[in-house]
Amino acid sequence: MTDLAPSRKEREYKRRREEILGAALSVFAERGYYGTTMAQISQQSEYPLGTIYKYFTGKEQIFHDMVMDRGIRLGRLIAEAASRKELSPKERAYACLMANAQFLRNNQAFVRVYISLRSSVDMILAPDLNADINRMHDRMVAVYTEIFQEGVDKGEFRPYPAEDLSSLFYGVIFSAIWPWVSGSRETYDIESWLNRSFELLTKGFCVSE
Amino acid sequence: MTDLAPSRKEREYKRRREEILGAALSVFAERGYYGTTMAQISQQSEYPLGTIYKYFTGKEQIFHDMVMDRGIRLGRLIAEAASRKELSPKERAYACLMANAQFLRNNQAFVRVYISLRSSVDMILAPDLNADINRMHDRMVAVYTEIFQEGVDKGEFRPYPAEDLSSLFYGVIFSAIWPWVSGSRETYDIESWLNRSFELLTKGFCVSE
Amino acid sequence: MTDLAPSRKEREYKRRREEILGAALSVFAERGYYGTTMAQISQQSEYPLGTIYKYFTGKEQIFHDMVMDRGIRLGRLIAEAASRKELSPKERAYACLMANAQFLRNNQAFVRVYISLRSSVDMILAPDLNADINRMHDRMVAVYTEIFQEGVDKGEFRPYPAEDLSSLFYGVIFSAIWPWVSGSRETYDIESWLNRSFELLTKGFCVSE
Amino acid sequence: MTDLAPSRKEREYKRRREEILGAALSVFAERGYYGTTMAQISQQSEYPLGTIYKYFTGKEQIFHDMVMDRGIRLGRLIAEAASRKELSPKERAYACLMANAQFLRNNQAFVRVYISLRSSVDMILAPDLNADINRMHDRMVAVYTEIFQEGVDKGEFRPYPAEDLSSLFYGVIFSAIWPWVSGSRETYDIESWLNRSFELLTKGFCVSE
DNA sequence: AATGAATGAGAGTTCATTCAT
DNA sequence: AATGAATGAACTCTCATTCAT
Repeated sequence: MTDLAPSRKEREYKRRREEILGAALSVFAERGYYGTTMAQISQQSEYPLGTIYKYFTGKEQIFHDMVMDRGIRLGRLIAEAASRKELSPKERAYACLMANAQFLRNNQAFVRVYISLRSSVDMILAPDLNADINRMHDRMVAVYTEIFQEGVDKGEFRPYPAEDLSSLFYGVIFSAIWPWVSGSRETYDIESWLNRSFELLTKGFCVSE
Repeated sequence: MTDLAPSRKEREYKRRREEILGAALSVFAERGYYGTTMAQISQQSEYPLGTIYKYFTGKEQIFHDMVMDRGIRLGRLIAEAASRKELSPKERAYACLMANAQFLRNNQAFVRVYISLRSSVDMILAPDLNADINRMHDRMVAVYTEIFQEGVDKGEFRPYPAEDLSSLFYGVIFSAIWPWVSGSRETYDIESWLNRSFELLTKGFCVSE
Repeated sequence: MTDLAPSRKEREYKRRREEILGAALSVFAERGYYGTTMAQISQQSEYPLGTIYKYFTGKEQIFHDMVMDRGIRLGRLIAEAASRKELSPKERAYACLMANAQFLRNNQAFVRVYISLRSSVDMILAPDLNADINRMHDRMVAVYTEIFQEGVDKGEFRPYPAEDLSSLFYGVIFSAIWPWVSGSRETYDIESWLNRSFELLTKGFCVSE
Repeated sequence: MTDLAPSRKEREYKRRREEILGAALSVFAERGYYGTTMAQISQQSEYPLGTIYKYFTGKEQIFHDMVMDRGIRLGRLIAEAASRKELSPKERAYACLMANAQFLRNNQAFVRVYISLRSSVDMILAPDLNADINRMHDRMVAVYTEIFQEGVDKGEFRPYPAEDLSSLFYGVIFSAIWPWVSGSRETYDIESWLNRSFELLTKGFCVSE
């Protein structure tokens, strides 16, 4: 019982931290990094400004932590799908795609912000924070590369460099996200879209071959 | 003689405008939209701050005009490639890709900025300026869609919605640009990358199928 | 027994109070008044923030009390030296100087802070707290004035206003402290310096006269 | 005539810069460095905040520049007095003291701020700015040291290290400034005070010796 | 007409003090 | 009684835009 006492506080701390991150995400998604002010995060989260600075060292940190938090969740989902050794490489690639789809559907706001960050030319974050996120990103891509490498080795995929295959694959996922990011189509069925894209990607555009 | 005088002035005006846009692009590409100050554009272009405001209503307008200017050039190249009616749909899609590749190689800075803008969640621009750019973008995608529609109709491409095919195609282009945007690989042969990607996309990833 | 209980508490209270003051001094000496935060004092003293506010009304009070505490100790040493009636005025002035030297050597940190305070133009403290410290300072100078007055009366010192003599004397002490305050010479033998200064001050710079 | 045109602008710039420095000095003298806000300097100088940042990079720079500006003037006065080679060392030391006195009387506010800075324990300024001021200070002390060295060499002063003599001398000047710094005596005749102090310092406190 | 110095609203961040636990 | 998380006013500094010259 007593050993749970510190845990209560800890849980409280974590809960508040996540509440702030959630509020921050919603503001970032709506206004972008530069369009978001600390005052807005404070207002959205209903935590006073000073309190927010108790949980994070600044705006950069909030952004970084929010991205890492969501990114790690996504990474877990993908890693999980990729580790189902009973499946063939192709099936695993598909499973990853579906894991992605599920996450994307449930974290639309985050995806918008993440893509915005990844493709931004602005040096939004301090180098070390940026490096953190890049590492996470690379780890995610590496999962795909591994799958494709195995597929190539087994003769299931065409003999291209695995990095190229995974890059292309990643591009497809990206193009699926695009409608959200650009705001052109607020709601559309990402799962069926990725489904079709996957089929196309495996069989190819052209009929004859 | 007299009727040429205004033309000279006009040309002079246009030249200066483009000089400013070129300077702005180089600063935007290096610093991002928010990292760029009007003073920097003034310095880079060697035009006084006040003068710049004679040519553009503000920072937003400069960004908008610069993007439109480059975008229209790219659109022309693609439209040109797409209009070579002597080629098959597949060949035309390939020609468009190569037109893209050429432009991308020669306008690396713009591409970085463009992608940054396109995928940015930030409300960088006023709605009407943004709509302008979106229209241009849609026109570009429409060219691809048209090609794919024809390919599907002719039975050359698999019977998927043409929009899906062009979206996917666009995703591939995107994945080719990525290394520049993310700064991971400063120099690499984009043409051969797109070449291989095209082959993959037409034949598909998988061997047997 | 019972009458000692409150005394124990009292002693405990005093001990803690002094522990906080000591910690505060070390932080003030390193960081200056404005550079010091209450959190740092809390950390250095290992007393919780809330507890510190039980002992002092605020940052100002801590500073004031710390200065007074050390100042009173110095005042006692000087008064003691000054009260050795068996000595001549000159010898007593010398004794005071040496008492000063000893204290200065053992309370370098305090001296830095004190000088900083005394010569600061900043309205660090509320008027009443400042007045307190000024009174203490004046009392210290008064001891010197008394000695010099007696020396003048006895014909041992030149017939100048005693206040002038003690001011000058004080200036010399100050110039001895300077190297510490300004940080130019971390370690040097203050006693021998004051020794020579005293000799110079009594005999004068010039040879012939 | 035309070559004076840029000079007009330059003079205007300089005039404004000095106006700001003057306003800053008066606020610093009253409130101290930390007690002074940029808004107050803006208000006192009647220049808008943004304008002040056109002339100075920040609060630190203003302080540094103001101190350097006044300090250099003082340095010039002292150097001038010290360079009167027709005078004996003692006479030159006296001349320096009087130069000091004159400056001090006319720049009471600066002196308060300067002493406050010199004896402050706070790291008010960035290291390089601080070093600048320290160098200036050292140059000033060096002038005295030179005089005393010559006096010792000529047998006019007692054979003590010249640095000690100038330190002591400096202490005397300090003790003269004290009443202003501590605010104890707003108005008093600093010249006659330094006069008497000088006499005392040359002859010594004691009668017989 | 051409300029660039002047402007000031608004940004991120700190920290002495309080008070619910 | 003892604590330290919570608070928000106040700070320094930036920069798109204007307008007197």
